[in-house]
This record gives sequence, structure tokens and C-alpha cells, in this order.
Amino acid sequence: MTGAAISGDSPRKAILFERTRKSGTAKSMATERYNAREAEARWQKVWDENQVFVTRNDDPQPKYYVLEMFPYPSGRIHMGHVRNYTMGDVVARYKRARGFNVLHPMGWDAFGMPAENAAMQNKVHPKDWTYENIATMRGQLKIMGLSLDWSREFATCDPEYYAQQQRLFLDFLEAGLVDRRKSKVNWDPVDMTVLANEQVIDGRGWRSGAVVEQRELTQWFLRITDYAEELLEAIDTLDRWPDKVRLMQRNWIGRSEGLRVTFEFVTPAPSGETTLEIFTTRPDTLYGASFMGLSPDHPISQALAEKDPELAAFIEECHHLGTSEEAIEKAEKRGFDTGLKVKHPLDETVELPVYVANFILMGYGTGAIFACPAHDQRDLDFARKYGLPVKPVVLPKDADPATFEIGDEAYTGDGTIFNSDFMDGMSVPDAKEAIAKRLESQTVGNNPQGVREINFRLRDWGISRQRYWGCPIPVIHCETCGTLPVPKDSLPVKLPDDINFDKPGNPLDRHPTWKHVACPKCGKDATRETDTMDTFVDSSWYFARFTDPRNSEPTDKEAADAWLPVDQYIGGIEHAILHLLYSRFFARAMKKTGHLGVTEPFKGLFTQGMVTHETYKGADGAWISPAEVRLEERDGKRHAVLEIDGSAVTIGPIEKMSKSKKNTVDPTDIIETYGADTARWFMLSDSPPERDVEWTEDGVQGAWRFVQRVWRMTGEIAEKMPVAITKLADFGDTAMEIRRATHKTLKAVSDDIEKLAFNRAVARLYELVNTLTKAQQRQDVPVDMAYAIREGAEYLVRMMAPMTPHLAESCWEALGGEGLLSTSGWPEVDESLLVEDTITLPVQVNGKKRADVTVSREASKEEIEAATLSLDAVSRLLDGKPPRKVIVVPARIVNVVI
RNA sequence: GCGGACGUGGUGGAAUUGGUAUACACAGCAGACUUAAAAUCUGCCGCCGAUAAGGCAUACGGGUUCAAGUCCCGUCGUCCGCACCA
Repeated sequence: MTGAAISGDSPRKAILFERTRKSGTAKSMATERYNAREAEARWQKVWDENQVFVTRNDDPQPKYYVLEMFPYPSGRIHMGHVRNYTMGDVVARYKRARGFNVLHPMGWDAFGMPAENAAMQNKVHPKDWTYENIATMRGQLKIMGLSLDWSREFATCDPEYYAQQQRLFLDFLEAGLVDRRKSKVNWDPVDMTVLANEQVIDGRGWRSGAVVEQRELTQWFLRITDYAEELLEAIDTLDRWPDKVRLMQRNWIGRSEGLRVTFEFVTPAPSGETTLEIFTTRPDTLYGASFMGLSPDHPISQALAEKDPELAAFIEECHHLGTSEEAIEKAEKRGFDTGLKVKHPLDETVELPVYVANFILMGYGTGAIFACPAHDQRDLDFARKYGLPVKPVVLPKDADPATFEIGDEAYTGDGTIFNSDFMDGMSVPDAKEAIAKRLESQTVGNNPQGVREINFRLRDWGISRQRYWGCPIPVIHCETCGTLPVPKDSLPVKLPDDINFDKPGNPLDRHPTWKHVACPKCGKDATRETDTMDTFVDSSWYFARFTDPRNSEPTDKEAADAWLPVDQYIGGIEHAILHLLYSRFFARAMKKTGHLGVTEPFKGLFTQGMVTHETYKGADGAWISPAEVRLEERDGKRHAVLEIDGSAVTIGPIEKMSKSKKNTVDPTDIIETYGADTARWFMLSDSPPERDVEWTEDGVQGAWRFVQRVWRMTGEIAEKMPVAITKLADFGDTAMEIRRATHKTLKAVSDDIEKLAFNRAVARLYELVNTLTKAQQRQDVPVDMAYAIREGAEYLVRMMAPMTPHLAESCWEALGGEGLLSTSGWPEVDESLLVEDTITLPVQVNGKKRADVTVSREASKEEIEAATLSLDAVSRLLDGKPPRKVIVVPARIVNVVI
């Protein structure tokens, strides 16, 4: 490494240059600085040459599959990747040391829009852009020293991968898991493309600025709703998933039990209907019904709008409302009185007006409701606005039926039914049952008026994307024979390379030849499906592909069943719902089609927090990156100035690292400056892994100092206690204490890693280093202590190996350890060292700690009590009187109550 | 609006799940070494109090318990998710 390369732009690098240069002049190994750059490259080469991390499927040891969510090849890795992959690597290395055959693969989630955006902006082919990014990022991951089996690497845009995905699609099609139907999309008329919700900003396309239209397109769907019940129930079995994620999935699937009720129109609707079907989860409140609500997209609303321009205008307005729940809940509830009326199913004399209302979704239930304002907030808001009656029918406990009234808040709690004829006095669940029975026995026409129904909010998964850079849907459209699957022996349907993005629209659709193909059935001219698949499809089965990535079938079922489920999956919380739910669905679909034997893909799930950083703004309000800022401390306050001219910089809030706020730190810079182990160590320190971690320069330097400290201490121990000393029969108290500290640390660190509590493991390792440093600094070290210190150092290094693998190998080498640490086992705890002859218990008097009492390990409660009462501090407070009570919690605490 | 999570020193956090609150680290202060700085090492570091004794402290107010950061009720605040879920 030359000076020019490291003395570059930042002062931090200049400091390192100093450090590096000094290390060359140091004399003994004990004072020489650890040269991370040299050591890390060296160990990575050794691991690579010895194929240490290549996993064999026929290895007889018990399996352990650890997987981190694979990255999108955006161009460069970011700190979030560093955190994610460090955690996974710790688990992988730890489990390997514990004797497991570990599968720890890496690949690329390589299809998707950014490649097409780059193609449009920079005239670069999506394929070239993607594979170049992959090459860059692979190099970046490699310098992190991850114990990955690179021989299993693939990208989802490899034809070998998406060919198998097309096979899966065809198998799903045969198995009845695929549908083709019309669905609404956001259409950008200028870019001639479908927009994702996030690409629609204020009703306009993000790129073109054109007003977005709602368009109906025929799209492909995977029938995930077939599995709604099962996906919901099986959440209970995922006991190694965070509760938060399980709850989010439950809410997303959204099962609700209710009643479908048929209401009769007083006079038929203009479109001819004589009845209106609604779905309700609160049939118990039917006597509180005040009006009916129709979705603007309901067929009756649409039919009425054709003859009523005012209603048409209202519906049009509803379509401009945002579609997010949050936006609409906060929006004003509005409606349009159709003039139609329906009869109350339980009292023919009551007629209810029918409104088209902006808060009713066509996609849920029947797209129509009955409204009970007293017990639903939205209905209440609506009723108050349009002056509709509010009649309470559920009486809260202890409320007086004569005076109970609804104000501005609907009552949605439990209670007793009243004002409800035959249901009066019933509980809410009993009333639901009673009314279901009643309406089931009543008929409208020849059908029961009420039918019990279970509804899900989960919708089928639309996978059609009108884009180039995705997996082609292997289907052919023939005018004569209809829609046909591509014969399996002619797979894959490969993406053509000769495309351009000069014109708007899907390049596949306007390609001169690609879509033209002979019908596989009749042989006449036909066309290929030009839609490609949602990229969530790609990531819904990659974990299975890793188990045998070069197989000519989607999976080798035996290999997949042996490896799956993934024992520990680690990734961001942002995938809590879609990716994880789709993958769970895919596992079931693959099981049905014979590609897998397991139903749940991920046994253990861990969602890590984000990496955050302070934000900085210059005088002109523009964001400034941390690399351009120098931090100073004046008058006890932190100040920031611009590096180049010293001008003042405002320190802003700590936020998730993002390009838009420029508060990112490049992992490659950090690794070049401090080494991968320092970056890894810092990522594991301090913050619990599920929480956000703030990246700070001080923190990194602290980690760097620790790396140096461990190196220095190990070197000194290696020098002073060079040879392995034969184990002694007897140890003095001091040596015993060191040994106890070592073995206690080992036990604790093992437990912590098992629980992914890396920050706690780090704290324990700090403690052990503190203990060992103090011990080895003594002038003359007796032989029993020398043994204890060496043992401590060796154990320390081996415990650190999963976290800082290069440093650990270097220290192991310095200590004269045999072989590679990366292939060594985990050290053994000497349990006998964990039990001590005497224990010291805290003594409380009336719940406040006043003293300690030291007793023998076998002491009985009575003995402990006696020892406690004879303590000066206790007897003084007792003042000769007997205690009211003495509570002895074995191995915990003594509490004397006076 | 609905649903969820969280609240501990100047800062990140720990607390064996009801049993010594503040481990460990960062920052800060003082000292040693040095011509000096960096690095390194030693000590201090929740608040009040005098350096003591002692008291008070886990957002706030109650409660349960021999014992509460941990459990229960209420209040306040922060963060996250959301597809109008009838």
C-alpha cells in the first residue's frame, strides 16, 4: 500500500498512515501494531485456498442453515449489509465450530427496476449494469472476510435460475395455483408503463409527471388466498420468529368471521337488482342500523352513475383520494345519497337509505355495508355529517340504558345488547350467534337471508409486471387455441439482449421478433406473453435453490428437504410481511407440486435494526456527507465544520443512512482505514442487534483500539509465556480466579451468541480482556498463573473468532496454536470451575441492600439466616429485637424484614 | 384513525426475566510516561450532600409484593406498521 493511496482526502486516513508507518519501526512483536490490511488479505487467501467454507451436501454432521437476505445489486454495499452479514457470519462461524455442517450461501436479487432506470438514464444495458454491480459488490463482501460458500452463488437474473422459476410457474399453473384475470393498475400514459404505488406522487407519475390513470389490465395472479387459513394458523408454529412479525402477518392476512346478509330494496334499483348483499362482522348491532353504504366501485354505484352526472363526479372524486389506510382514515367521510332504500331484515317497517360512501372498499366483503354509527367510528362520523340517526344497541357495563348516549366517540367495547328486541340482555357473542341463526332461517327469494362467512383481507398476489428486466412469464397466446403454457422442453424463455429504452413502454412488447412464436398446439403464428414476473417471485424460493444451485430441476428434493428449513434467517424488518409471506406461500406451492417436502421455509427469523448516522447541513441548507465534516468540541459542546474551508455546519438529527440525506459512510472506506474486523466488531458492540445502531467515528475508533489491545496483549502473553505449560494439579487463588473468569466468560458468550445477543457477548469479552491484561502485567508471574493466563488468552481468541476472524487467526498464530481457527472446534467449559465453594449473597433490610453475607455453597437456609443476623450492619438495625421475617432466596438474596 | 413497540447516567446500553439498578463501552475530568503531541497506562465519573454519614433516583402518578427497571391500572412522550378490514 502506497502513501499516496492512503494519505488521500480525509484526516482519518492521514492518521492511519502515521500509525502504519510507525509499526514498521517498532522492535518487538509485542509492541508492533496489528496491520489489519496485511493480515486480513493473508487469511482470506488461506481460507480460500483451503476451501474452508465450501459446504458439502453429503457431510454427515448435523446441518445448520444460516441465511441473510440476499442483496439487490445496487452498485455498492452499504452499512446495513455490513451489519446484516456480520451477524449471519458470527452465527455461521460459531455453529461451524460447534460441529455443524453449516450452509451459508450468498446470491443476488438481481432483477428489478433500478437496472431499467439506469438503462434509461445512462444508456447502459440492464444486464451489463447488473453484472458489473455484482462484481463490485462481490469484491466488497469478500474483503469483509465472510465465511460464505461462494461456490453456490447465483443471481436471479441468470438464465439458469429463472429457467427453473419458469418451470415452477408452469407446475403451479398445472396445479391450479395460477389465475389470469383483470385488475386495476396505475398507468402512466406518457411513460406507457404501470406504476407502483410509491411511484405515484400526488396523483402523477414520478418520472413523467403525467396524471396517472386507473387502467384495467389482464394480469397473472398466484392464488395465495387459497392458503390464507393455513398461512394464518401456521404462524403459531413459528415460535422462533419475532412476535412483532407474527402479529404483522396475522393482521395482514386479516381473518374475520361474519355474516353475509341480503337486504331487499323497497323498490328495485335502476339497474334491476332487487336485493343488496352486505358483509358484516357485527350482525349483533343490526338493530342499530342507520343507513347502507356502497363502495364507489360497486356495480350499483356504477350503474347509477351512468344516469347521474353528479354521482359520477362524486365517484370520480373518490378515485382521486389516496389509497392508503392512513390517508383515508384521516380524510373526511363523505357520501352521496342514491335515493334508494332497503328494508330492515328484522323489521319491515324500517327503511334504510342507501349512500355511496368514500370509505367503503370494493375489494373487501361485498363492497357494501350496513352502518351502525353508535358502534363504529367511521359510520358515526358519516352519520353526524349527514344527520342520520345514531341508536346505541350495546350497553357498556354499569351504564344506565335510560341515559346512555353516544357523543363523538362510537362505543366499540364489550357490553350487553339492548334496544334490540329478541336479543336484549344477550352478550355480544351470544347476540351474534342468535342473529346468525335467525337470518339463516329467514329467506329472501329462495335463499337464506343470512349466511355465515369468513373473510380475509389478504388478496391474491398479482405477479404481472409490464417490464423488461424480470423473469418472462412462460406463456403463449394463440388466437385459435387461447392461452397456452410454453412446453417445458423449450424452456427457458430467455430475455432478448438486443433491446433499447429509447422509446416509452415495455421493450419486450415492441421488440421486432422476440414475441412472435409458433403456437405449440396448432403451429400457427402466436405471441409470447410480454409480462415479466414481480421480483418478489425471485426471492420466494432462492433459499431452496441454494441447497443444490446447479440442479437441472428447480430443486433436488432430497437435498432441499435435508437443508430446509433455514435455521436462522436474518434480514430487515421491512420484509416482515410481503417477502416472508410470499416465501411461506411458495414453500407450500412447491410442496404441492413436488419440489419440496417442508411447509415452513424459515424456522428462526431475526430482524435486525437499521444503521443510522447524524445528519449535517451547510449554510445553504444542502445536506453534507460525514466525510466532508470535521467535528470539534468547544465549551463542552459539539460543533461541526466543513473540512475544506472550516465554515459552520449544522448538526441535524440521527437518521437512517440514506443517499438522499447524504449521511452514509462507505464500508469500503472504513475497511481500508481500520480493517474488516474493526467494522465487524463495532457492528456487534453496544447496540442490541434488533435495534438501530448509530454509526459514529468515536465508536469505530474504540473498536479499532480494542483490536489493537487484544493484539498487543496476546503478543505479550505469547512472549512471556511462550510454550504450552502442562496442566497443573493445583492452582492458587489468583490463578483460580482467572480460570473462573475465562470459563464463565465462555459459558456466557456461548449463550449470548445462541441468542444473537452479540452486544452482551462483546461486553463479556471486554471484561475478560480487562482481567487478563491486569494479570499479565504483573512483574513476576508464577507458573500456575501463567497457565491460567495462557488458557485465558487462547480461549479469548477462540471466542472472538466468529466476530473478528482475521484478528483471531493472527493471535492464534502468535500464540503458537495449531491449524486454522476457522476449522477448529469451540472450546470446552470446565463446569467444575463455575461452582464456587463459597457464595456471597446480598443482604437487604426491608428491601434495601445493607450488606453482603458470605456462606458456604452447601449452607442451609437456617445457616444463611443465622449468618445474616450476626452481621454487624444487620444487628445494628435490629437493635436487639427479633426480625419480623427473614426471606432467603437460595443463591440469590437474603431479605430481613424488621 | 387503527394496530404495535418503547421510555434506565452526558451517550449507546446491561440487569441471570420479580431478587445487589447503572455491568461493558463511548464521551468527559485528573494523573503517569513524553521536549511536546499521539498512542499507552492509572484513577474518578447518576443526583443531592462536605471528601462524610445518609438520602433520592429506571418518563410521570397510583397499586400488588418481604422485594418492582421488570407485574397491574392511569397519564405523558417517542418511534414503527397500515390494503377504509365493516
